[in-house]
Amino acid sequence: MPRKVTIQDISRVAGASPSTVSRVLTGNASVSPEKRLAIENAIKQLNYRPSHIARSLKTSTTMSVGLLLNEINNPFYSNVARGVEEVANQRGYSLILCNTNEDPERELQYLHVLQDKQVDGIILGPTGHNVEHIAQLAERTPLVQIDRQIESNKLSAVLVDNEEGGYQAVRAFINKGHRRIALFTWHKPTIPTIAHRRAGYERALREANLPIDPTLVVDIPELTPEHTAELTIALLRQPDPPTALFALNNRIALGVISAISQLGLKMPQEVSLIVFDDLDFFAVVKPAISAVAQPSFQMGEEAMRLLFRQIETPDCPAEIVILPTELILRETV
Amino acid sequence: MPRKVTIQDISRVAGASPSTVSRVLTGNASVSPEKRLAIENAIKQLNYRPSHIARSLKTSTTMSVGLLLNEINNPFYSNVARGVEEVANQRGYSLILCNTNEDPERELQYLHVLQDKQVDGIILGPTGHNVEHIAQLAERTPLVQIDRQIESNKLSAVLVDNEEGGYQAVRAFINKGHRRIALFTWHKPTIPTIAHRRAGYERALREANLPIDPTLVVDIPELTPEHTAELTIALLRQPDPPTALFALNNRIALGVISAISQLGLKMPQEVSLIVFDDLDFFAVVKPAISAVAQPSFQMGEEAMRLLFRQIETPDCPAEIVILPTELILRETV
DNA sequence: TTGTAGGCGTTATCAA
DNA sequence: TTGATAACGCCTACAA
Repeated sequence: MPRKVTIQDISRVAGASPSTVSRVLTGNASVSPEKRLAIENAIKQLNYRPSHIARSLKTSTTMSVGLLLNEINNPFYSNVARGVEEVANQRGYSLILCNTNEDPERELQYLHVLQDKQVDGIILGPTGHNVEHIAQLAERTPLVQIDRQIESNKLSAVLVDNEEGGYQAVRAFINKGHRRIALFTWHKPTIPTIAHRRAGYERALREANLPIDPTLVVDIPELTPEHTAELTIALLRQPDPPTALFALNNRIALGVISAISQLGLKMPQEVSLIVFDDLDFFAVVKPAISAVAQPSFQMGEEAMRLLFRQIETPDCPAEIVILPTELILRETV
Repeated sequence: MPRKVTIQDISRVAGASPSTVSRVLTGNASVSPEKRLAIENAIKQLNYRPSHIARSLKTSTTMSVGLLLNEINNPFYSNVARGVEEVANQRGYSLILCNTNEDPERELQYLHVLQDKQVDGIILGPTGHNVEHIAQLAERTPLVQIDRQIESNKLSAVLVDNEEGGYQAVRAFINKGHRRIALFTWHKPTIPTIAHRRAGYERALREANLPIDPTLVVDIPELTPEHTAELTIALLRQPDPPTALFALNNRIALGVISAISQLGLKMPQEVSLIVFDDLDFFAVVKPAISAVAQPSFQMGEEAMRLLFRQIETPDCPAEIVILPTELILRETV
């Protein structure tokens, strides 16, 4: 097994000092054409690649950023990840992927790892916990929140207008004449997105002078399709069932759709449905499912751009970007 | 901005030499209880965290592995990623996420980055190119292929029995009396999975003494839903259309399902459908879509376990793990 | 423009 | 059990 080739080897072969080799590597200082050529040849010849680690130790910059997400296997987040990756890659940065599963302890653990590995920045879809730790961390390393913003802090964030998205969806229902509109929400008080979507729901009802009926909001503790479907079926079998259903995220939608299928209900004739967060399949299935689309890919891109701004300019003020949602009315409403 | 606290600071505060501090950090050597206590206190007091970079430079091990995938935003790959992450995290490893978009150049570029960052191992969903480079790389760093195996090499891999999966699906069609079974495949000669699935299709037909009709195989150049739907519609409008459709991956399925919806065809009365690769939504939608399920999460777990074995034992022989698929017959066949 | 020397924060070797 | 000392591979004053 050949020993790793280092800058010393290049120096020897090219007949130049290590510093000169380093100079052509980094490219900031000036080097005579002959030396440069000799060095470049030696590099090619020995198939030399600079050690990123040694470089990092010296410069204390790693060209990598942490990407901390709740569930990478949720299409929403995996599209965010794609967006982040796209712009990170363009600038030669790499991503350290961390998945929390909504587990605060795991989030904290990963936050430590990222700190230990001295990432140049962090993109964080927060669980909603570890608030103080995150605030402190952000003082030392650039950090931008994505999807959810911890209420108490004023760190940079890329969000979506959840309240307005929720409002528009319910507004669409009301315009179609619906009066009993059910809300399927996730019982997680630490997650602001859900709360904002729900606030939009309530605003639309209030504006239309409709009562906010607590029996129409289903607060789901655990997001399995089975569990959600069960609760949905129970609601739909009540004496005066809702005519419109609003599922607050794509995981909830799974259960709600399952319930509708099981009951054999026709959409939109017997129930209407809008899902917060659009999925590819919603557009091709019959009937095509209406959704509040979030620009997930762009959120990722924007978050990474924001992070770069923070990395590049030391005391960059925090920025909060709020992207619009798009209500896509298809065949279920 | 406080300077980073190092092992020197701990050494000073605890009244021990840096080497002793290092000893309690790594935990292999023996240290007297008093010193250990003093050091541990100092560590807590100064909130010290060892520099992973410095450690890596010294030990030339980074506790991170590269995860090189074709499209992280495809549910199949994002579930693989979750599986990989799960077992990597258990052992304190972190993941460098690389997305190729099926682009060989990008794959090569990322391979270089991973090498430069001296990852301890690589999990690779290969594009099918860069064959020699990968073979060479694998001599120096542990590497396991996932989902697809480059034909010419004998490196470790975690795969699925694509041929058998394809066979079973078509077999199910035949058992239901179908005679004209269309295949929707992706025109990418470098991808073995697709080829094997197709081989399974052909085996089932041959076995049932059915002709392999080239007009029934649709070779899709570009996997947009629109394009695929167009080709599907064209096929279904022919004089003697197929009665069963087999989509060879979830992206193709999108277009095929779109076509069926557009044509208003009833499943399974008017056409049957099986998709290779199962998605959450297939189970809840009406009619529920039949699929050949791949154990994507487990593939990720297994790949990471395999990689660990390679990392730990120097001359570990290559292992090839082939996981079974599961044919899930729902309502579309 | 070039080279020498020192250090980034650890760990490992060697004596004591 | 402990402490000097020397790397790991690179970058960067500083001096020439």
